[in-house]
Amino acid sequence: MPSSSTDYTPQSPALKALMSRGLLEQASDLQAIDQALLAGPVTFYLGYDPTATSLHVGNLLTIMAMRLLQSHGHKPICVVGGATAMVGDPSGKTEMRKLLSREQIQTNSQRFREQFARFIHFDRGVENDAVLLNNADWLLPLHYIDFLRDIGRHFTVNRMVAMKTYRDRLDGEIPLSFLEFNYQLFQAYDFLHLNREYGCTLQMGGADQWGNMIAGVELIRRMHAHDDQQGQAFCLTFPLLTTADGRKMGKSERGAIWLSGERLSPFEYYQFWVNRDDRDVAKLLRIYTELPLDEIESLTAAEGAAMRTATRKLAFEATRLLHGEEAACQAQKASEQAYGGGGDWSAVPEVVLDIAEIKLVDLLVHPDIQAFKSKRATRQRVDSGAVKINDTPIADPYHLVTRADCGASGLRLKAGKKRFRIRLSQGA
RNA sequence: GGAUGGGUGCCCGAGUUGGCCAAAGGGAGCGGACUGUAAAUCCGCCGCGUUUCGCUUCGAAGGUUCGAAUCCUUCCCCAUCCA
Repeated sequence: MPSSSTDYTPQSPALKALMSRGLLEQASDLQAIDQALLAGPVTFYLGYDPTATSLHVGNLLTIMAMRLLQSHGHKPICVVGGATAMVGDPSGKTEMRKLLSREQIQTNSQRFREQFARFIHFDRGVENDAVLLNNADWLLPLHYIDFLRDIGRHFTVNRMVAMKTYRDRLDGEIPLSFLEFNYQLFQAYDFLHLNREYGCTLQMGGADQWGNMIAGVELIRRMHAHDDQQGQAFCLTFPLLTTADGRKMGKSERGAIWLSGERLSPFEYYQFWVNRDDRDVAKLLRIYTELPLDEIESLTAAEGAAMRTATRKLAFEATRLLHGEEAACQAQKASEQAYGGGGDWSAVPEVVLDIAEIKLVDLLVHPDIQAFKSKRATRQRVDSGAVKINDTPIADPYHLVTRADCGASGLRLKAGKKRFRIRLSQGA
């Protein structure tokens, strides 16, 4: 039975930290986990879906948790769900099954690894270096009959059906495909495999993973029912983060907040954090920064406009962790000067266009700019005064922009909240 | 395989006695005002196009009609029940 995280006082520094940072939702056996973490280095794992080319802020909470545990001497395994991605996750409703090639998964995994490496170490040559694995390596070679005989026998449908994730589906008469039903076995098998090959005893994941993770815990226990020394396995879940206005954290409609600097510049990343709701800042500081708790408390004790200090700290620290000190400083400086009215555009990347002159609408819709999504929308935005060139509002969508508008540092184009620095270079 | 109910714009969801439908309403998003680069609130936009008009949309393809998201045919997909 899941232990509640509220009424237990942890002994191990790792669990203590995890709990005080607000990273723990529920755990299979909190005391035993605590003991294990106290007794010595624990190898733990988290799974990631490699269907995207970059991780995003939604994944960041789990990465911070890995970082925290690793800093306490424990060993992370990042498992990329190559096999599962090859089948396609059926839980998304209208989601087409994306069949990814091995190469794509390979590339994505590589990218993930680079991003993980910002937060956890892989190659330090020490015991608790993190490891990145692909579950396709052990899931794909499985034979159905063997799998059923060796693994399937340890699962009873009765029990699976009793689990909340499945029961909700059944009670709600929401179709549950056999494939989906099997996911639990695969994930449980992952855990078993890691337990055998790497001595992994702890799985962590989002709250929605609970059923799958507990299945792994039980599988390991059953497989080792007769040897006394083995069979220790645990899982714990992280809270599902929502914003103060009740939405899921990190994924705006407009696009995910990518960790990849290529997909989202440090400046934009900083902007994401600095624009958080006041009510969320304390929680976010605990999770996404490593500031001491008492500092966080005093920072967020402020009210009103003074909250900006805390929010700015959050943005800076979060950006620093991902993109480094220098980039964070730059982003902060650019952000403050830009929005504070100063006008330092130096952090805004310069876009060079091989054009001598261009109409404003066309410029705003240009593939390299894409300030708005269509000319029609652009015209409307221009009408409502959303566009400024070199700090001068332009109301005419067909205003001709020429090289004369480019100063020494280029043309400063402001389109709503977005800003661009543009240089028009004469056509060849 | 059989029966029934469905497939509407980013999402949810009206609309099916054919025109007043580029399609109600809500959410998200975007722009503006107000602010603290926040929240709340208010205003505007929210298919595309230099636009008192034109073009392309309501699962797909055909058809009926002066005119179809709305009617007919075939097909595809989804859900529920039966086998």
